[in-house]
Amino acid sequence: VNRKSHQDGRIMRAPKTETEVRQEQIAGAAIDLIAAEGVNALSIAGIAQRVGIVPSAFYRHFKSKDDVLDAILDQLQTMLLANVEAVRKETGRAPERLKSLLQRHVRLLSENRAIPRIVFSDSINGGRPGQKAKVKRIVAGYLAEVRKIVVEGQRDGALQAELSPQAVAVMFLGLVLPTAVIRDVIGGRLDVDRYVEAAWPVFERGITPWPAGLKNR
Amino acid sequence: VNRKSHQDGRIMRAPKTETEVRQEQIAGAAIDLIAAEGVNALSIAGIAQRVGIVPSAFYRHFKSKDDVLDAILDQLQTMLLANVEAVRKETGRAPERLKSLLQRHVRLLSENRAIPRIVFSDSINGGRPGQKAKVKRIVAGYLAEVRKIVVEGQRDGALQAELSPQAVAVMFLGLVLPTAVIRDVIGGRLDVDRYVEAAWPVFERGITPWPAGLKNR
DNA sequence: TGTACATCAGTGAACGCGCGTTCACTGATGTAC
DNA sequence: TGTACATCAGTGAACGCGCGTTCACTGATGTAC
Repeated sequence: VNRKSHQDGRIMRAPKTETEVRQEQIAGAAIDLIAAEGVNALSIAGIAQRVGIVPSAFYRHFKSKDDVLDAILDQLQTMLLANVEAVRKETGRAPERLKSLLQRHVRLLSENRAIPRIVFSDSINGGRPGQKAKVKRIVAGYLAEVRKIVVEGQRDGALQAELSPQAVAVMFLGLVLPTAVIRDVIGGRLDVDRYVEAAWPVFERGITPWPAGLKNR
Repeated sequence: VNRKSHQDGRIMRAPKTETEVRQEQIAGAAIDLIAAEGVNALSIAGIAQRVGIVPSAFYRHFKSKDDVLDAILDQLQTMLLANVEAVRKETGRAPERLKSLLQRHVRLLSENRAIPRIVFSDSINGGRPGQKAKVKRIVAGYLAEVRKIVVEGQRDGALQAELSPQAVAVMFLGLVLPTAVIRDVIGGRLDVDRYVEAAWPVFERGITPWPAGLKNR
């Protein structure tokens, strides 16, 4: 949606558009930019170009660059929590729920590469203190939800009772993180779905109860 | 080692120091800065202040800011490979080796917070193309070493033969990543040693052979 | 139906700031004689 | 032992660039009358 010029070469003025629409376009463009090149590469000029307006027009719709980031963070949180909600509504015991959450989460991160980029971004850590806190809260909240599923599973015997729920929750995140981080490193060599199918059974075997007599190996 | 002033308040000139020494001081200061505030916060002014010289003096010892980053990357690679080497020299079968590597790796990342900050940095991804490639090579090399241990373990029956070595290696990294990433998120609440003690058995149970008859759960 | 006016998004020029880098100069240290 | 000179790290001023942000102005759209 770049700025176009007429056949005669004159530059077209961007069509006047409602602020509400522009805000969504801007947030979308920002997310695309972050996904493609990281939070560092996010610039007002880059956003404006993608939306098809002039940089200064940006300020008709957002108060500042940080305001867009805030809006994006809200979107991320919504997406992450939607996954948790969906899984919670599914019937099934803890292991099935965790596997379902893993699949959704991995897919979410692989389709929205802006999410890991933002979570790992040191730009955000160095930015507004409130922003860093917001990211923290999002991840901590997600972690708490996973922990909750683990505790439920331990109560009804579907998961091993001796394990620390926190440790299991952190390990669960550890199943997801590499798909987002290592992807760049090893190029296209990591098929996410295949990875989940290979990794999940290993994790499941580790967290479900094991037969008596094997406890001390 | 900030710049000092005499009692009478006059500013002292930094003592003339061999370039070789200064280069180490500068690299050290840069690593400290990255560990504390991330790659984004790395500035010539910040380095100079920590070393106790004036920003422009930096250029007596390095050609550019990128050159320091290159030097740091070399140091990181050395540290990571040292761990792999050490583990390789230890006797023991694959599971013991992996646990040892996990402990070393977790400790390394928790003591050198600059490492994860650099690996996850989008600043580096947006910088020199060669730098991104260098990071990729480091991580890919590490991954290859882990894979090698896994394959050996599968050959002598200490690890389950059906598992994809690549998937196991990626999962292994997944055990380590959260300790580096989630630490900020949950504050001091994650005791790394305790996490390893809790997470390792789960992982081990998943990758070692399991009794016949349990294969299909 | 037509005219005057208010609203508000779009525009280009300009500002200010941070920051990497350059440069001419200083002054300490070591070496040649 | 003393003097002249080369070397090289330290210094402050200045430059240039990118980039977020501001501002006065433009012009399209909708509304009141």
